[in-house]
Amino acid sequence: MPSYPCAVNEETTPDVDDLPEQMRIRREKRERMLAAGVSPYPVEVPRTHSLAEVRAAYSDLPADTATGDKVSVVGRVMFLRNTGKLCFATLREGDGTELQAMLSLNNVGEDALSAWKADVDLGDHVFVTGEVITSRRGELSVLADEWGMAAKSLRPLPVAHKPLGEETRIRQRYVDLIVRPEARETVRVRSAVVRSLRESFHARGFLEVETPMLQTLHGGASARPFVTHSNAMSMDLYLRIAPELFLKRCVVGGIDKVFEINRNFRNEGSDSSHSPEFAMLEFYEAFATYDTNAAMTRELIQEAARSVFGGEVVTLDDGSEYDLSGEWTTLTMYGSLSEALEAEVTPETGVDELRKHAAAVGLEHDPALGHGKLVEELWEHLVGDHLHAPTFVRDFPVETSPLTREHRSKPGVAEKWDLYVRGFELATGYSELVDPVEERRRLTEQGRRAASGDDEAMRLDEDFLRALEYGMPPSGGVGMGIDRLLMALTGLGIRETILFPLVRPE
RNA sequence: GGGCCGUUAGCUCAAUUGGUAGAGCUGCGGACUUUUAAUCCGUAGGUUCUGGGUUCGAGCCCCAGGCGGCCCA
Repeated sequence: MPSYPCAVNEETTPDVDDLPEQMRIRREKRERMLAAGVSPYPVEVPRTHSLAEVRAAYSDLPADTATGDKVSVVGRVMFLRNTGKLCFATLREGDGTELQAMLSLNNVGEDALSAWKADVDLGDHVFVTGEVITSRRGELSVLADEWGMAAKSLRPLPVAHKPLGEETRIRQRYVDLIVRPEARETVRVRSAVVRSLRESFHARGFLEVETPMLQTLHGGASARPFVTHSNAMSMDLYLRIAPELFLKRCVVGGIDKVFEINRNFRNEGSDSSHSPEFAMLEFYEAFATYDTNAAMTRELIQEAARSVFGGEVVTLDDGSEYDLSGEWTTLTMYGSLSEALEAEVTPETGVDELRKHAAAVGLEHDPALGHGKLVEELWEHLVGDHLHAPTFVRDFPVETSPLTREHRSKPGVAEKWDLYVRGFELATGYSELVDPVEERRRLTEQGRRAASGDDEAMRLDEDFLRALEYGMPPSGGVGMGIDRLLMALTGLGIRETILFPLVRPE
């Protein structure tokens, strides 16, 4: 093999002799076509109709019909049956529509037929020009006068009738999309859900904005950030963990109804419901409260279910039904925890007593946890993990909700709710804290925690406080994970709802 | 971070007690002008994830590592 000192990369130009037989043979077919003066990758191919258009135009032909109509169609070869003088191929196009091509010795001639048998593999894109007919078995087909390669595939497709391994599905989503209709359907559903959300917001007079992903200070949530570096500014930057503080700046500025659908990044592990990068919806509305925005959140989800699935009872991946219709259950955190413990727990309950409860129910916990965190962990353990039907849980401990307004009448709790669906947290909503002095006090406390090593604590954001000092109207805000909304509506794991989840390189 | 399980042909998977690494589909050659996961005949395809070790002999046992999954924190 000749040596090319600069340009050759072993990864991208493997020695052909070292390839598995099936890949070597496909490359040889490509070479053979080139040598014969035929491009395996033409810039343009004849195409008068999509496969779907042909199907639509000839939906009810009886078997063994010749229409006399000529079309040119293109598709990926998903099925091949070559016999001596008659070849069949099933072509498929992007939306999954399939149409059969037939090549008969009488119509295409001996050279074209033998070229077809020699050059075409499963997975190739080909075009066929010919008459629309139905086969003796009634299959709608194009009977070729001519055929040609549209794009040669150099890799064999996985076996069509065995499920692809999970790792390959994720690492090579393009293959998953080719062979598994459900993978394409998930993409379609996700797009439709996001579209429905946007339409619901537009119908209510909300404006969509895009706020910084690169931030000099991360805030708006409790999570570890990814750190990156700006060469031009000679400073480290954070990938955002939430858009909250910028969306509130919008509300201060008079964008009274505002939403953003975009990516957040959290420097944490991944599992069946977490991903380091995930799509998030946040919306803020002046003069809303955690009561009104809970109702709106329910409407957004129900509208998405209706527009995408045609109803508010959805069918999940495992075949079970999930009912999102009507009003949803509402609990309070302290009330439902007290009920589960069969003992009164209030914001005044001491840490020692909470620890006894934790020990009694077998919940291991960090001894450094304060009242708020302990209450939340007990609640998740005893109540949250067991919630199946859509449920709002309200009135969280104040100390773990630094951006939330204290309850108007109940001391020690915040006007905050979490929405649980099928046992996981789907969304959270607040009556927003807008008092700049109280906000500064809470963020200063968060800053102290950060300084003492809590790397999930929020940083003091002076510019955000300055914005609040100009006066933010009373407002409600909501955050909802888009990936999790897809999980809720379909029953899929998060790595199926995300097209290209982060994976370690092979 | 801890524990358990997995990693074998292009794909999906076998391989008994440590004793020649197999099947189906796919591929290649052949027959077939109505197939639909066709059928029939023939045939090819392996760094058993990587590196060490034990052994006459390792896919299998031991050690370290990679990647993945599940459970826990």
